[in-house]
Amino acid sequence: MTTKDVRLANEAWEALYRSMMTIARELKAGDVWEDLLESEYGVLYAMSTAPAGLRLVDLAGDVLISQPGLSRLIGRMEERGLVMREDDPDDGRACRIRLTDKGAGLQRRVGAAHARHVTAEMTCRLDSQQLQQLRDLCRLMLEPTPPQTTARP
Amino acid sequence: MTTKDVRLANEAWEALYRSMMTIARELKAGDVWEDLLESEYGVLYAMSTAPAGLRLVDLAGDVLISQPGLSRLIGRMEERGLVMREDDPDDGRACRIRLTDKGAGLQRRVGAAHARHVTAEMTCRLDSQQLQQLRDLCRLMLEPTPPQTTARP
DNA sequence: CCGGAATAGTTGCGTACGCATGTATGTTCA
DNA sequence: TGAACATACATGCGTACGCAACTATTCCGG
Repeated sequence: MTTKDVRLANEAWEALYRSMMTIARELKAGDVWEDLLESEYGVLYAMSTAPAGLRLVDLAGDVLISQPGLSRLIGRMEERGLVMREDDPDDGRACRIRLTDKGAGLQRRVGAAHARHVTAEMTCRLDSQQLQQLRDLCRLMLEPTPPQTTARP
Repeated sequence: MTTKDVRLANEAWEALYRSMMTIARELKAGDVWEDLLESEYGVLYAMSTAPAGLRLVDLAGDVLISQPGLSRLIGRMEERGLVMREDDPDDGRACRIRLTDKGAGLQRRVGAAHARHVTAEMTCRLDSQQLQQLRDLCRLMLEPTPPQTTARP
């Protein structure tokens, strides 16, 4: 591993970090969220793709907070009538989360506005070809990496 | 703006978001931080590049928390002996933040370990050419965009 | 100069979060 | 079968955060 490689890897990471944070900040500032936290929208979005309902553990993979945090998050969303908890018929420990009509409607509204906002922020910075390159590179990074972990005890 | 463009922009954003979050989570889990919060390391890093000291407002651009949050963050770091506040000689309202020796040492230690970790996480996912492409694309996104803001009141 | 607007930073208060732990259910294997 | 372990979720508690309001200094037009 040469010094140059280390430098490049760190430059790439810093650029990735800053660009993502910059866009995220812009998006967050947008007037689109209707009293929804970022993680709350994450839940709505994840569930809009899973009409059968999801368990907390399944959601925990998508939403970037801890499991206890997610539990409370769902609790708040339940109080607001956005989701429902129901006992999992197959597993007495689990509960399935499902969108209410209100939650689904909110997801569609916010999701549509958000998508427009994303489009504006991305296309004003990169053209189609660059967007495609960026998407492909980032997807490459998301592929499961072989367990090349650094020396576990 | 075609449907295809909207789709591409949103796919690129989601990939950018997820890849950055995935790496960030890995890095955070690394045993490198010596009781330092992410934002605290951000402060140390920003200040390591500014030996003359920085004002809170200057830091606020780099660190991704609110200005009041930053004020308290600096307070905690001051209590731990990592930074010092001193009155700005040129502006009675401002204070300059400076690294203590302890803070500078910590920054070097954590920074070096973090850089190794970053290198490992990035190079196991992308090769040199891809890293370079990613860096360049992300830097492009960080360039100041012409004030193509969406209808300010 | 002087008064009002702008800027730099601090503080009160409410909230969402993470960690550690608790409770209940499921799984495994002697 | 039943005891030990694993899994799914909830809760107690401490903490860092954002927003709004505050104080202190500087800037600026008359």
